[in-house]
Amino acid sequence: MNAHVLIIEDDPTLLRGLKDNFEFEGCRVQTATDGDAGLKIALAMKPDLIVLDLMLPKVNGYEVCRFLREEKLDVPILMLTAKGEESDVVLGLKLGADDYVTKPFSIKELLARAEALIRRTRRPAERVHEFGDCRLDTESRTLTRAGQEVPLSPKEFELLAFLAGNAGRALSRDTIMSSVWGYDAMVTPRSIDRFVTVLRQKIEPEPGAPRFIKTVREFGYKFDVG
Amino acid sequence: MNAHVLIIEDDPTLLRGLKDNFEFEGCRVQTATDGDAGLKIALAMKPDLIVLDLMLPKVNGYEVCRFLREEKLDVPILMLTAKGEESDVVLGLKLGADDYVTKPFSIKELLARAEALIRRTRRPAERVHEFGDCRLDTESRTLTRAGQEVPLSPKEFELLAFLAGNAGRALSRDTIMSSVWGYDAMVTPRSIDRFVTVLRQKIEPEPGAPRFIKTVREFGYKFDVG
DNA sequence: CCGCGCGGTAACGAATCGGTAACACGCCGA
DNA sequence: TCGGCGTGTTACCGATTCGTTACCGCGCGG
Repeated sequence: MNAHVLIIEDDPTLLRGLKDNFEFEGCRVQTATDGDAGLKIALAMKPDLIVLDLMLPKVNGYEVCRFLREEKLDVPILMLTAKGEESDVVLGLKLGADDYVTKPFSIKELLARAEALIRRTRRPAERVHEFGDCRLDTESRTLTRAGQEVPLSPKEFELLAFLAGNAGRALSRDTIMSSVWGYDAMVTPRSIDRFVTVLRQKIEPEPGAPRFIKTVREFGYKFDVG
Repeated sequence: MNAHVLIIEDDPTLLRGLKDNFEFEGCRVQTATDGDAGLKIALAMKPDLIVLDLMLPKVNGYEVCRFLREEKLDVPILMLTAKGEESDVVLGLKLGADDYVTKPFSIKELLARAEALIRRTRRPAERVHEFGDCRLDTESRTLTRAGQEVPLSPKEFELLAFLAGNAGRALSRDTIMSSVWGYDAMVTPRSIDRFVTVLRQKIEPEPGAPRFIKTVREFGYKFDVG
């Protein structure tokens, strides 16, 4: 994942477990055991993601959340809530959290959600991708080719945006699957292929010999520029 | 994998199976059938990985886990949990386990996770490998030679990446086989030779007198830098 | 110097994977 | 309720890739 993560959690053993896991995923990890310290680090370091426990000494999770948003710190926040009480979650989301996981949680799920959050906000995500005579505008969610608008279904758009947004990198089917379909999607990976076929017909000069969406055999796809 | 693994498991048949598999992967394996003995071995031998069943006689897995962490023994722990209950998992993680597998598990998955844990404690894999006028980028999965892209088939890429990633070490055919083809591959080791031939023709200035992929007679191959 | 064993290599048949079209399903609005 | 759209599944085909085999040459030991 290769991101900078701040974990604010007062239970030292759980903190330790989380830290290990994020580091295992290739993240740089900083930790705080109370809300006050967490806030300071957050403001100073501007991490790519904050994992935030709700129940914290000194300043609780809600406060941290609200304060960060008031400071216009645009960092994705993943909340850890003890009980699955809707009210907690709703309040947290209102205060600016981006996602939440309820204890007891599966570490896999937590990491998956964390990764999704990071990826979503990582780069200022180019608003517009241009390639060949195409232009993909992620704001208006439209694709134009030679000035003509080409209609895209929601999934088609998501997939194309994801590919174009990660141009140059080979993306495994797994990665694509969890990023575009969601980490818990129960879908044949072959579905990706179908959408790729459709996209190629919409953007490639010669769909049979693709110039942009390249196949990486036994692996996935890669969006190539030039 | 070539690591030192301690397996703590009371079911003798499962233990036996695990031992065989890890040994097949090239690991040195020690075993214990209860928590008490396991702890002693762990502290005395400091293995590279501990595979730990939760349900154990005398001292259960949680205790082992906690005790090891209290002793500041920084060995990755892979838990085997009988029930897929998340609460168990979370508790385990709190106590310092690094990953878990729920029974019934696929031996392949377990080995993969084990390998990942072991690798983590070593060094992170380089993203690009440069040698001669070649450049292997593991992110875009491409090989370029003198600026020109050289197409690689999936296996060719995996093999080259593995060799380059373990530059300087002589790698046995067995090691290569299980790392690139998978531990359960039913393939003649001679297949490796064929791929080496192909790779040499793609990366060597003089394939007949290889400079990078050296043959280690009666053993395997070695990737040499400079 | 000779023979054996191991690795290099080419060729072939088989398996696999991705492209694609046809079909099925569910949702939604008319 | 019906029909269209979006989405996911399946099956088939062709291209690629893989694994095996066979043969050759080299190096090493006797």
